[in-house]
Amino acid sequence: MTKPVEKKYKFAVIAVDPIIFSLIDNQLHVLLIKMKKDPYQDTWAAPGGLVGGDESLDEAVWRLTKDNTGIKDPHFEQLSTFGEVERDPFGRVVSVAYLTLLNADKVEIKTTQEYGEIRWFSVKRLPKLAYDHRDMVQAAVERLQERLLESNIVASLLAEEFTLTALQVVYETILGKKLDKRNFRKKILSLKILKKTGHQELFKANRPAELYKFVSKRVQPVEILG
Amino acid sequence: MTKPVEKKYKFAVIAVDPIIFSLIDNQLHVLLIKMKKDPYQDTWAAPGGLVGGDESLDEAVWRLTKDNTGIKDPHFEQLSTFGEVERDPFGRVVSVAYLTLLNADKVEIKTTQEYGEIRWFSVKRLPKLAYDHRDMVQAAVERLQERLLESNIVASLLAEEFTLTALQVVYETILGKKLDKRNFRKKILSLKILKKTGHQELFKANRPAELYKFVSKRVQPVEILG
DNA sequence: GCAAAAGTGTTAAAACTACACCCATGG
DNA sequence: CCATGGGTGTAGTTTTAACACTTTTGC
Repeated sequence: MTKPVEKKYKFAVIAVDPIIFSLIDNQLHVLLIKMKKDPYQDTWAAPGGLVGGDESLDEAVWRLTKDNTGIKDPHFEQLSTFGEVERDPFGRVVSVAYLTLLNADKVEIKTTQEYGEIRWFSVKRLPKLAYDHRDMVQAAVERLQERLLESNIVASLLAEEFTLTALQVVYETILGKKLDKRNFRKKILSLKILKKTGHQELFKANRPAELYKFVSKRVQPVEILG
Repeated sequence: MTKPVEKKYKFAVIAVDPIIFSLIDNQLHVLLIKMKKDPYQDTWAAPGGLVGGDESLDEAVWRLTKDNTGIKDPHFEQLSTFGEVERDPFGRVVSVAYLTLLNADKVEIKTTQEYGEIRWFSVKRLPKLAYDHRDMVQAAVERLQERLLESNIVASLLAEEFTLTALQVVYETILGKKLDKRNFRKKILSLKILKKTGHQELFKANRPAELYKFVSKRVQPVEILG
């Protein structure tokens, strides 16, 4: 993800690192690539890379995400910038971490020549990560939990239509704690950010669940839970 | 604050920009320096600068703050990173903005050869600012308001001992709205982050006020107001 | 004794928490 | 008819919001 740079140099290299989350099997997962080059050969890392001279940070994170994973135009939020001197053994690289949450079923993960492998990992069972990417993932999980409570960021994770139970499970999984069913429903419906589709989830061995959708999938501030 | 860089270059220059707030005459002020060099000659800007090859971002913001303003080791929080391609007319400079709040009376602002002038400006009456520093100040004000509600960041602004009314005025000024005196006192005292010093503010033409101090001035999360 | 800011308590409304049973379907 | 998850209401508690008068001092 980086190229050699002289340490003494006053110029640095700017990287961006997308921390891409999804839920798989009711576990929060993060998308990582296996690096081919030394000294991190065969080590997993966020699918980031260097920022081009003629692109903004936002443009770079979209481009790299598309090139490295095939995922197009997710909603990114800037997380934090990592600038310890020794964070990259090749030289001075400052990296701006970004965060997104998306539906793993809706994206097809693409492998590239540059990276050997690309895979979702449960955040509870991360492999050894290159650079300070473990810190990045850690910080991203915490930020994601905060964002869950103050925005409708989950909208980008869920299918177009979903049951309230499915929504609750997402919250429980990411927050790592159980929520009360009745209180959750009362609260989320009072926010007027969902509407019934009129459809039902059928063909299951139980009472069919009402399907809901977000009034707007645009990520915006909402006080979700207190 | 920047040096010429070729645009095509893949390397960029990293800058840090401290957004330094204080309260003066019951108005939120930000510390700015007047630039000497083209193309921003005589334009005001945050007292930032370039990050050295052998220092972290955090180290750089402390060094530059000390060199440019004389202020030593304030509590900085990373705000956001600004990386639009054209944000600096000299070339590609990515800047990491930092935020701090301090007591203007306790620091002596130092002028340097490099910058013509250094001054506090009310955030309500900002001059024309260099680069995207107006956006930075704007973002910093919003973040500061959030931090006021979820941490004891005000501790770094106040004198060692202060009255509850003084504390309330700080909140009102930064948040830009009036608060109820009784409710404010009830809430802030219930948090157990203050303790009475036993001293009083005397020699005023009114009933003397009790003086309080923070149990810990270390900035840490606290749910202040809901 | 007057001006000025400090200090203090109650009530109503809203938000949150805990909790248990009936319902609609597939098999 | 049974197993499964869906759906619903209420009561107790806590938190917030609104609001006005008495106290202590300097002059």
